[in-house]
Amino acid sequence: MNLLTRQTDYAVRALGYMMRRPENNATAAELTAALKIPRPFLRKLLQELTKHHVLRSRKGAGGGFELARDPEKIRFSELIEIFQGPLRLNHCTFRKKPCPNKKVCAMRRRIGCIEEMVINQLRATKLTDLVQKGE
Amino acid sequence: MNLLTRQTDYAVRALGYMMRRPENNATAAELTAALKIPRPFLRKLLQELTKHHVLRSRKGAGGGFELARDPEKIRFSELIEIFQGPLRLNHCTFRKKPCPNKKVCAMRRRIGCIEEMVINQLRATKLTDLVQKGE
DNA sequence: ACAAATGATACTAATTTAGTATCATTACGT
DNA sequence: ACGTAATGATACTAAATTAGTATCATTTGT
Ligand code: FES
Ligand code: FES
Repeated sequence: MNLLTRQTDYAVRALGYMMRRPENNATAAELTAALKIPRPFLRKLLQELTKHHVLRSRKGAGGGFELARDPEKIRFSELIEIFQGPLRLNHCTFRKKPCPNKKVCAMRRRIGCIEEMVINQLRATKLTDLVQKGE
Repeated sequence: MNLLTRQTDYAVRALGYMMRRPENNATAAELTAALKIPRPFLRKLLQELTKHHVLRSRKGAGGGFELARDPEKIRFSELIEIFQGPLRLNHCTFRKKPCPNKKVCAMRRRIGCIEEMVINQLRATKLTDLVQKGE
């Protein structure tokens, strides 16, 4: 049971690296070298972040990626959603689609409550909370 | 992202069913019919619960499974651990095994804190909290 | 002996996650 | 204009995890 997939974890590292640079930017090549993440995988993930407007990119020579916003405004929850879909701990596995029982299901209520706590925490956590400032 | 796997979910249903019976017991055949879970899968999972002393079993004609303890004493956390391994949301994916960085890693600290909340909730939740009494 | 139950174990299938490969497009510098 | 350095898009393969099946052995009540 793991809260993060590798992609999300890598994304945090990459964003953290950029956050510590004066211009909040980097190229895929730089990040590959610095973080030792397989390059094509990293690139895919950076593109995904760009699509979701967490990064901005510039093509061509001298191009690269930069944070699209203040790191204080990048939520952990947002990153997880990008790579892992909506924040739900709570799917009902029974009888496929919408479970008729869902409203009265005691288990769902319990998990729903835990879910809510987790989501609140994740929303409250910003990129700046995930990375050491120093070094 | 899902807190439970199907096995855990099924296990809760099966245990819940037994909990509502006067003798806290049932056979695999009964449970299959009542819960519509694939039988061999269910059987495997019941055996697992027996191994971990959540259930007791009796072989042979007239045999079956029964709760090994008071449902108040069966924790949600325990069930999850049986089917999904130790409760950790927190593996470090970097550089394989024990991460030298782990102690200072801001992200791990954050997740660790969330993890702790979740685990506390799961430990506090008993089988009786997961199942409707009535019906 | 037979039937009804679980125990043990090994296998297959489906799904999700991780990672690779390729080619198209854009922009800078000469 | 051209070459090079970058990202965009897309399709594919591989590995890991989860779900599910199949089979045979063992025990127990009648
Ligand atoms: S049985 Fe579907 S939500 Fe609990
Ligand atoms: S880098 Fe290993 S724990 Fe954060």
